[in-house]
Amino acid sequence: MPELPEAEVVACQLRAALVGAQVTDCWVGRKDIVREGFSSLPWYIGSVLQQVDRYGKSVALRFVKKQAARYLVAELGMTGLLLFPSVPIKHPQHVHLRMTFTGGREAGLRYWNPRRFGRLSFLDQPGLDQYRARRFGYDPLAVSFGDFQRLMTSRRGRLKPLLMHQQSLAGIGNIYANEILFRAGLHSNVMACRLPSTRVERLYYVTQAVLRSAIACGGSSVKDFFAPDGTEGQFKQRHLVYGKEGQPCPNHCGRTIRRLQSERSAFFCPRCQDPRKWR
DNA sequence: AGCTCTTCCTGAAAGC
DNA sequence: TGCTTTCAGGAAGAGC
Repeated sequence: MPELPEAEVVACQLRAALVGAQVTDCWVGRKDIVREGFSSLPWYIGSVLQQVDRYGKSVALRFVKKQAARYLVAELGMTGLLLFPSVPIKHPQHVHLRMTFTGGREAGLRYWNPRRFGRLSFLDQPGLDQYRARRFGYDPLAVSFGDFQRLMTSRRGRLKPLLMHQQSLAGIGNIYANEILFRAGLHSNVMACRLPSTRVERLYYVTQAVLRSAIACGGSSVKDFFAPDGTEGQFKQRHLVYGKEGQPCPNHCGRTIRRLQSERSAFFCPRCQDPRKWR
């Protein structure tokens, strides 16, 4: 499922293949996949893709036409993919957006999302600013240590929900939260504000290291993640705890990885992430 | 404020 | 084999 690293890989591929290309057609299959701006769809025809950004787990495409700019924001949700036309799609009835381009390396783009946890928004600049302000907190790869530390200490609450709280820190989902917490040696239920600063510091660097490493691997293809060109990410091979229930702890501490079903499938080592150490 | 529960949604996998 | 049930989970909203 797409989280920050997967969204980043998607954004990079779209940028490389389609920036500078002109939209020749834009089709949306069902109105309810659009969160905002459905009526502005015709505007996009004839516009040029100028820029591709990632906000949290979403991908934002900036189009320009004459002096005006508009955006298409695609929330990837659980199962959302942006795919180039050459990639075969197993369940084509779940393609909800088709854009065709001229003048790019690729001739088009499709938004495919079977479970439809995720929407499309067609926004002008103020609309995008509002959308961003409402939905996205700090980017984990751009946040300063000071801001990260303030985030941890100023909020009461448990660590894992905080890491996954998009309005605080945008882009981390269940898979990467589990991987980060294991590598930081922290249990999901510790109170974030009780962590000593040395632990916060370690968490900060581990978070960035895990996300950067995952981006370099092309993301994690756990269920059905494919990059726009159809390639799979390789970071799954470096997962240490996610999906490893019952397997020996990778730290060779002698315990096995456990899974808490009640907690959004928390995977952890009960010794290396002993919650009593930091409670 | 922050946690839990529910809803959305479909395909894959497990169960019978 | 083939049908039915369960599960997966990001985000929003309700209720506590």
